[in-house]
Amino acid sequence: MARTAGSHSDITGPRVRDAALRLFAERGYAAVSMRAIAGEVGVQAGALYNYTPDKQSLLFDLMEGHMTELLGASADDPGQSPHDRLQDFVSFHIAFHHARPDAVFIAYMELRNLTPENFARIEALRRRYEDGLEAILRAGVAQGDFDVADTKIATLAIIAMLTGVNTWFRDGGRLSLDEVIAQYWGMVRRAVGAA
Amino acid sequence: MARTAGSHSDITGPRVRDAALRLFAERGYAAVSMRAIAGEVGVQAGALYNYTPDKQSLLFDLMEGHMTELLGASADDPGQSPHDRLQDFVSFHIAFHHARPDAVFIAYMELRNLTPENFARIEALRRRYEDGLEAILRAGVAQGDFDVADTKIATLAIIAMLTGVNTWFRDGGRLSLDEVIAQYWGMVRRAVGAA
DNA sequence: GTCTATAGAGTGATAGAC
DNA sequence: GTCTATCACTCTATAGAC
Repeated sequence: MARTAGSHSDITGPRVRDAALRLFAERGYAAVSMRAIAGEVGVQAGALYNYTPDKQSLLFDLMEGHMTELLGASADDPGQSPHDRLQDFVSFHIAFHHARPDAVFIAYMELRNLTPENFARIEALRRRYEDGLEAILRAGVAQGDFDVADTKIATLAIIAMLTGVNTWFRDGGRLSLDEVIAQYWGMVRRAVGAA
Repeated sequence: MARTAGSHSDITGPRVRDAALRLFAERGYAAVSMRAIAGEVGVQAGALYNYTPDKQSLLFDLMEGHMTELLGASADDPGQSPHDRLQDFVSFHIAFHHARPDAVFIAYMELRNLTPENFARIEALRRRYEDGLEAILRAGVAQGDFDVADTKIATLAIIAMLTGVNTWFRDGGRLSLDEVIAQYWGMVRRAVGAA
């Protein structure tokens, strides 16, 4: 990783974000210094400020990027049956979160380190994602496919259950990710009273 | 809270723990200084070291106390039916966690700020709690009361789902805690295929 | 048991040379 | 665009007076 002084902005920028993502996930935002991020990238601390106005913006940009990607990748098709839409959601949620454990961890753990303004913006994105699942549950109840007493509670319960996979699942373990997805889908399907 | 110099050890000790619990939950371990804890208690920072050898021990003692209390309070009766034992577990878990949100939050969020030795001890306690639920599920499967493909996965899924209540439930909201417990029990009951 | 004072290290962010 | 140097604090933990 030897580097001479000079122009590297096009590669240094992403490397700063990657290093911050990894270190924030590993040690927590408050415990990571700008010097530590710089060391990971291979520059001095002062150089980071060419890529972010401050540490807070670095955190916010990572979280906003993750949430935007999450919303963009979740493709719900209201033309399908609620049953199929819910199955797709379960499969998507587990697979998407499994593919980016650091970003997921930060999005859940570092909310309190956002300024109030930044917190409100991330919360709004998270809420939009929840609303997507609740719409599926409501459609299923309306069509008589699901038996759910309170769609809001069921939404939160299902998301908490699915996100929990990230805390224990590791590739190469007893079960493949597809097997895990199948098992969670089985539990979700029955929890909502789907046929 | 006026106080003169002198002997207050019997009340200051618990106050240090209470202040640390509250502040760690609110801002995170790494973001809370010993001065902040001392300020909350009404003493100078140096005085805290009469009650804890260092900041790390303060965190560990809070987490170990919480986990020990959790294990002591969960009273499973293997003489009951698996159905009743599971219902009791759901009810107990939600109510116990609701009663001490700060300790629960710390127990989940600050694991990475423990030294490796302390982490291993807390993990062992958490594992014992999980094993309690898994024993119930296995008994239910053995007796033909439950239909669960993998009791370990179901254990983790149920605990994640139930613990999630703490992230959104607030007293005085749309639903009472008893109503929430009833709804979660309905979802858990169906997820494990109980009659 | 609590105080003040301090050691020794680390913090985020900026200025100006190259 | 990156460097070095630095400002102005803050941090944990300890020593010794009272």
